[in-house]
Amino acid sequence: MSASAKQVVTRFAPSPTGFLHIGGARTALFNWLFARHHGGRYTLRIEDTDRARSTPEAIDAILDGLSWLGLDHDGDVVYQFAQRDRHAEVANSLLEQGKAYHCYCSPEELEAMREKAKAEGRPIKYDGTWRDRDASEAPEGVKPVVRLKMPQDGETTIRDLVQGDVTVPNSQLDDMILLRADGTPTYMLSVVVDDHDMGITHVIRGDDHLTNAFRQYQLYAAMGWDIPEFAHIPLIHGADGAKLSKRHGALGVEAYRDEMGYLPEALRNYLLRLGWGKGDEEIISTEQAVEWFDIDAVGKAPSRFDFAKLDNLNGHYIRNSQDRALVELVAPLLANRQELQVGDAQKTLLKKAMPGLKERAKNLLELADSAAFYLHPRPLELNEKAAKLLDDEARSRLSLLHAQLETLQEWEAEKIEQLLKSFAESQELKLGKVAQPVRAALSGSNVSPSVFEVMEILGKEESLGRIGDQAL
RNA sequence: GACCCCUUCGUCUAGAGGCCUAGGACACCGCCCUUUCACGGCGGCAACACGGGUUCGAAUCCCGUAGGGGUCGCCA
Repeated sequence: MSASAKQVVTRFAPSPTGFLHIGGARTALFNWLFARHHGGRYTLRIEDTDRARSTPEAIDAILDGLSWLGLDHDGDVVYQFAQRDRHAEVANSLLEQGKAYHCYCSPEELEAMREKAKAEGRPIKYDGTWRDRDASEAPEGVKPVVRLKMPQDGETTIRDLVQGDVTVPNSQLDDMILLRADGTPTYMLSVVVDDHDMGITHVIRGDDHLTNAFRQYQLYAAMGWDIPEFAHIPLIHGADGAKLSKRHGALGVEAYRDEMGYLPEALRNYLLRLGWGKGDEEIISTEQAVEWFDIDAVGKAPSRFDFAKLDNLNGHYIRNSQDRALVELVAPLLANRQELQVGDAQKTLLKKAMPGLKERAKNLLELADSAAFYLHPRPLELNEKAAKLLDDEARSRLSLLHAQLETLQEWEAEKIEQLLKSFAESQELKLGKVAQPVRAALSGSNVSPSVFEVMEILGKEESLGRIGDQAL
């Protein structure tokens, strides 16, 4: 069934046992883009069948992360556990048709079975002990699981949109468990039933599910259902090439937002280019991504996560953000991290300062830190480099300059620049000898936007105050 | 161990037999701009894993080898 034959329906199906990690975010992005590109539907399903590990907090974190990334889903969120009766019904019909059977093996027996197979170098799988046994042989008081009867000969081929045709001998397939001893459905059963019931046409998910696809294929076949298109996208690895772990950045997307100060558009752009490309395009807007994205351009090899490139992209998007929007993002950081009061007056000041500030930051945290000096109360604390800049010579020069600045009528960056330049000339000094101590006095640091600009934004009174504080 | 997958600069990638003396981006190194730091501009370093084929011609096709990865739960 081709994509054009009927409306595309994709889904992102995270299990709420933790936060939305970066790999999941990319899977969601790809599903979203693919659906939007083809004018289809993108749905969200929470796979909460593991009752012991699923938490409401995790559900909230996932929903929050997705909405921050701007990946809006169509229709209501489907909660898998709510469909459990339907799942059991499918398993029971398979049982009636003789396509599934009860298995009375205990977990201990299964463990021993695996150990033995491993020791003998055979594939580690259920050996079919109960496949053809009669229920009358069932041990007393043991609640059975329901397993699917896999074909034992032949092979199964998955036509994967990313991986190509992948074939595996059926002898490798396990008679997988459909219903647990307590009657609850397993993931293997639930995904297939839900994907079918939701009319999912394209299953786009992590490569780690590829081997599951063979077994799931047999479940579709047993039910006589259409097989969806599969697209198993390669995993994201850490900088060292190993599977992404907490050490690397398999953090929740909220950490990228709150603890590292990334913009959602930067993360989206970065994730898009990880494993997918279109010619030499690097900066790609969401509109362009929707227009250009297709699954056939997704690469087959896993890619490494590179913070340096993400930082670069983030800097780009910060520079291109509206000043007003940046002020709103930075204000809470200033309040929390620097314990500064940020009211309307401060926001007005920050907005004026933002053009000079945003050129220099590669994340929101840096942006907030670099903006803080504008709001600091006098007298400013000097950092080490600033203190070094303000030696006695510099300080006495500052008082000369202070006197001249006081007479300046038009307090504009351009006029201030003229004054400083002629002042430096009259003192037979390079501009830097004058500007750097001024910078130190104004910002308490050796790094800041243009001192002329800073003075204009700070205003005459505050600027002279700060310079006066350091003058000898 | 078994099965499956992958392999172009340090990293992300372009590349679908001649357009490749392999292109772009990030990172790195120079230079320019400049009051600092950035931004920006210019330039540089740097890769087809290896070995065999096929072909007039291979990064592109085939086969091996090596390395890496994924899966093998009454988790999802």
